[in-house]
Amino acid sequence: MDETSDSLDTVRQDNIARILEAAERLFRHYGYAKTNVADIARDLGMSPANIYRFFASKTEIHQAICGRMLAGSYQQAYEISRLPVSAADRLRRYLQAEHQLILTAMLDHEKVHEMVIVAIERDWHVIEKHIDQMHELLEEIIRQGIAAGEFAEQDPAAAARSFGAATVVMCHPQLVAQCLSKPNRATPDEITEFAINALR
Amino acid sequence: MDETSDSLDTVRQDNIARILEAAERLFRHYGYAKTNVADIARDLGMSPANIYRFFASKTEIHQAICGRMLAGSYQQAYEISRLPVSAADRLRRYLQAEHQLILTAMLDHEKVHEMVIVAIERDWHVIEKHIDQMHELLEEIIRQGIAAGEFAEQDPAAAARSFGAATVVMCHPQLVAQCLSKPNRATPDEITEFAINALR
DNA sequence: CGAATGACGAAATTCTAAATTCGTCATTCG
DNA sequence: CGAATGACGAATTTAGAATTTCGTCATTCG
Repeated sequence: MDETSDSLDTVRQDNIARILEAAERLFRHYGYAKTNVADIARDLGMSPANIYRFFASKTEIHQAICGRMLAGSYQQAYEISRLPVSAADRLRRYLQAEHQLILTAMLDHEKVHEMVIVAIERDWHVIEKHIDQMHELLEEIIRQGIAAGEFAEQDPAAAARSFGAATVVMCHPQLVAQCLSKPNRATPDEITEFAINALR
Repeated sequence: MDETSDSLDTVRQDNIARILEAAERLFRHYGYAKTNVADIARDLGMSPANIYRFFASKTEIHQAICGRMLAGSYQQAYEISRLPVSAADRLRRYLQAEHQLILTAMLDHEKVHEMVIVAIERDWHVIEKHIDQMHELLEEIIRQGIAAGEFAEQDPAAAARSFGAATVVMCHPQLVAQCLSKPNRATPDEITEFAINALR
């Protein structure tokens, strides 16, 4: 019985993964709005109705894909946060990586950008959860930086929130898009050093 | 002849002012999109065609009104920048006033918010010019702060740009709207102190 | 008996024709 | 002669019909 319910779960997870894979590929190619569940089902050789055994709505698929993307971003950030370098350097790399991720996602595949924008406007929960996770990561780096004497004594949680707010121009897709070709703005490097300086 | 051309200019300026006054009142009441130039003309007892002797397009009226609003914001900021208090205090008041302005504009008259959002998406030039002016103001305050020994030795222009970028969450209408009811974000006060700290 | 489906109503989207609105220009008015 | 206007074409917006898409459910299939 254990084996049975396990394999059922496995099969279920597998179907979910296959659906997400196909959906993400189609969304990337045709855009979110122009891909319908019939397209996804056809791509997988199943009926549209069957999709709804695994996802309650098309929006839920969208949210799941956004969740995966954000998880990738978090994964990257997590690894950087564990690097054996100074706290300041980890913050530098964190911002650089995050910013780079957004830039390539926007320039390489324009459709992805569209998905994230929609997500920010609609799927608040996934985004909020991601921001919370990122704050946790920042908090830990800052705490270690304080312990190492790199940063001034301060509340790490509040500092992490402020650091996130101060660098939002580098991490918020809409803002990054708006500021891309503006000459009179601070460069990513300037902002990075400015925010790190605020912690000292 | 001087008198003639002067009075012509005066009359012209007067007409422009009257048009802007009427347009702003109607935009505030009915919203930008739902107000047409015929409405503005009727409100002033003139023909729609006459409006076009003073403005090349409806968009130009919109831009002019935005320009006036931003000029008001600049005026306020300019006065704060001249206050006989420490540079840090002037920056605090500057941010507080700017943020408050956006909050009241958004909550009191929702239509104004709509206009600014449209302006940010379309009328890039007015907005860019305003940002440049604000940067100049910040630069001067920071320069004085450096001279007074309040802030560390640094390039005031770069510092002003960074300060602006770091506090964008408090000054950018779209962001302010998005972050309004989010509990897990840095408070205006936290962000303010964080940004000022970065200058020391 | 559970996995899968075709058929179907509700909701959203697209399309198109009618109606506004923008902006121009020849003409009138003072 | 310049200020102002009514009339008009081009461009945009709106309303509502037609179509597509979403999501459900009774039924079939293995």
